[in-house]
Amino acid sequence: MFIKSATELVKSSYFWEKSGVEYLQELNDVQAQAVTATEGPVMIIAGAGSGKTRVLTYRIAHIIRQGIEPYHILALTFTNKAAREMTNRIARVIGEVDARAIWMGTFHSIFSRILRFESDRIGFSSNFTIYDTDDAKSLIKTIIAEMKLDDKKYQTSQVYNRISSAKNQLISATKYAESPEWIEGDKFSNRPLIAEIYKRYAHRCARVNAMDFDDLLLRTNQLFASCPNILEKYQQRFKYILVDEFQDTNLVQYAIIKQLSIVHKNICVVGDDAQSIYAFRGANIENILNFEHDFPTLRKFFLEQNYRSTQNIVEAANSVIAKNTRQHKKNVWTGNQEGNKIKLFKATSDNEEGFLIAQQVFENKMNHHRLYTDFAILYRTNAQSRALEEALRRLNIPYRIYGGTSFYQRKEIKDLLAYFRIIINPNDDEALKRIINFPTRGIGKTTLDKILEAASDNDVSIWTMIENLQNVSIGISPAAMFKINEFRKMIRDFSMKLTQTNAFDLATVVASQSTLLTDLYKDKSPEGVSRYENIQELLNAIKEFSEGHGTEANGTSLAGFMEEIALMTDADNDKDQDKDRVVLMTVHAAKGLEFPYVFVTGMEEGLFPSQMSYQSRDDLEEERRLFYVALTRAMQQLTLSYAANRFKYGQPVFSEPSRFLFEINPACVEMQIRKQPSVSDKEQSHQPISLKTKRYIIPANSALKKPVNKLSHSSLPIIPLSELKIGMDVFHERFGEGTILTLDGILPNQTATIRFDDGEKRLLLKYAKLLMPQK
DNA sequence: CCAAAGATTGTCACA
DNA sequence: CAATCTTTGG
Repeated sequence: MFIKSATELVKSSYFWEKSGVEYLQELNDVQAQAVTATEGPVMIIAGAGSGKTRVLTYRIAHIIRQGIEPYHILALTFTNKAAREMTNRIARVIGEVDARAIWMGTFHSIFSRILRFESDRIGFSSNFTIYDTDDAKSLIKTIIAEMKLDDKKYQTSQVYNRISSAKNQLISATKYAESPEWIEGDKFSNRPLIAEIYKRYAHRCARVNAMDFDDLLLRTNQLFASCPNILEKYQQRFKYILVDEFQDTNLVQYAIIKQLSIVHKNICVVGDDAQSIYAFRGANIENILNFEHDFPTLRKFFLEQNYRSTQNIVEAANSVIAKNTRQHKKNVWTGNQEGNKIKLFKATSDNEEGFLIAQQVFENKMNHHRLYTDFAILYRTNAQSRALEEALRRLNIPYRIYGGTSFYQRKEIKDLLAYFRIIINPNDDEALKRIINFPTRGIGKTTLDKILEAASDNDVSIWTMIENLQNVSIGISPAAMFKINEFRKMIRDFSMKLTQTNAFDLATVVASQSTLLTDLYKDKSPEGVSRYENIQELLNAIKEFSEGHGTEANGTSLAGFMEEIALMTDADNDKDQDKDRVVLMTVHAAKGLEFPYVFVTGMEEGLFPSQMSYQSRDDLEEERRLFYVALTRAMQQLTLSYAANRFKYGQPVFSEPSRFLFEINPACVEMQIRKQPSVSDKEQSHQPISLKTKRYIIPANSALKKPVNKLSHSSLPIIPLSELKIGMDVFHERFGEGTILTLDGILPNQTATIRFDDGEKRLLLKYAKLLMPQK
């Protein structure tokens, strides 16, 4: 988009024509002060909806206006999307070219760029792979298996989380092993060997030239700490540093920006402690204190006027957040009108909740002539989206879901990407394991295990081992050897094209020669067709990439594409943004956004606040901040809902309304009288929905890939777990009728032995879904 | 060696 | 329920 729209031109010349700083009149006093205080350390405490982005935008413009070159500015945002939006807004003020020259992006993307450039200083090469969470976990799993540890005790994701939080607190593998605190913690939780796993994990990542998300930050910090000249180079480059969403930064991120800014001290952090919702990821509120300590000449600005929401919404949010003990006192107020009261309704089931919301969206849109994009439906967990989607489809309301399994998580996409990864970095073990026998080429488990063991013994990557197979005798049959060589030739062949061919051409060759694409083409099942289409979509994206970035340095290469998508999330994929759709997303994903109409759903104990937050006060307070974020997304109308009965893991679960609902100032809330049992009620609980009689608009980007409706085909009532007794006759979808012989264990994990016609089975009750037998 | 059936297990949020 | 791991039969 190099051609500016007419309005943009007008705006930008409007800005420039002003000789002085008259544009500051568009800001309130505090905002203007925050914009013009460009020198020295600054902290902006920005309440929800207080015009934070506007301040940041003008501040950057102001700095440039004073003659600073844009490339001396580093602006760190929380998401790629935020970075892109800010770039666009700045472009409108100072022009496209200058805006693009600013170093603007997430911590991860900016520092991975720097790491690629300086990789040799820390023993990596510039083509290092970025391991996503799946890769990292898979590697950890391998290590746990190699160490012959009990995988019940050492659960992959727990180990991963432990290592990740260590990294976020600047604890390297070496430090970890030496730290009594961490070691004791592991002993206490009966996992004394995590230090060893961490060590091996770090070693393996280095061996295969890979970094996980946390490494991107940890290694950057190490780079700066250990190479003074490199640090100095970037200190000189980044004369002005801005950090958005400062409350969500962790210790490593803080350490990095501190090092970078300690010379010029022109650092501006913007945040709101009331919106800190990423402590689970290592975000550290203490950073605010650290900052005050490390930059004593700090100036603070408090943006407290909310321009976004009605009085009712602001007041409700304030009353909730006041229940937190740990918080900076702040007085968020608004000059906006009082607005409607907050609506609150109870639904009998998650399906009904969805139905009522869909209905309200429809009515409000019609009555108030709104666009669908004016509505957002928020929830605590991604799993909740299903019932909501279903309801929206029934009413033909187009929607778009953010988050959940993103496009790049799909199996077929990951398969093809694994080929690309191997071509770029042949030592990428995780990618190699994924594709060495996919599509199947006769290199089976036995053969692979031999290679893996040999690679491990020699401390080399799998690819290196393959390249040297003829020099060792590890008992691989000539037949297998032949197939390995075929594979090797194919990859080498691709690799040779890497530098000569553009991303799209190479990707096409890989997709077809690996037979990935042709195999999928042959599969005519609905899933197969959808997978084929997904691959096509990926190829299209690559095509767009290689055509669109023609001017930038590595812009047409496959490596460039992979770099771009490695750090992308589903929220960044906004190609359908211009379409008029209702938005569905988690509260986390909604941070920083605003909508005229907001629905916050699933306001139930155990869900929001999450069950897992019950143990600690801190966690509960984080949930409350999350709720605060949810409330403050709304501009005009806020609606809260909860369901008395919700399906969890395929079992209906009763729940109480969330405690948070009782924390809202009652004066702001209006109880909705629910209408009489709706159509959906009857339909959903008793008869299977007939797909034929309903018309569906399936939004292009939604998961049309999956069959829409998988309601149980049985109409028999489900027996509540508590009513199961020994000797009782039950009915099971697959096994038929049976009799309970024994019941063991305690309720959440209770099992039963049941005699069916074809033998006895042990079933975990919470999954079994036992029905009343037909009489 | 491999696909398909069977069994098990898990999910809070995310770059 | 859905995703993943394990077993099984060809």
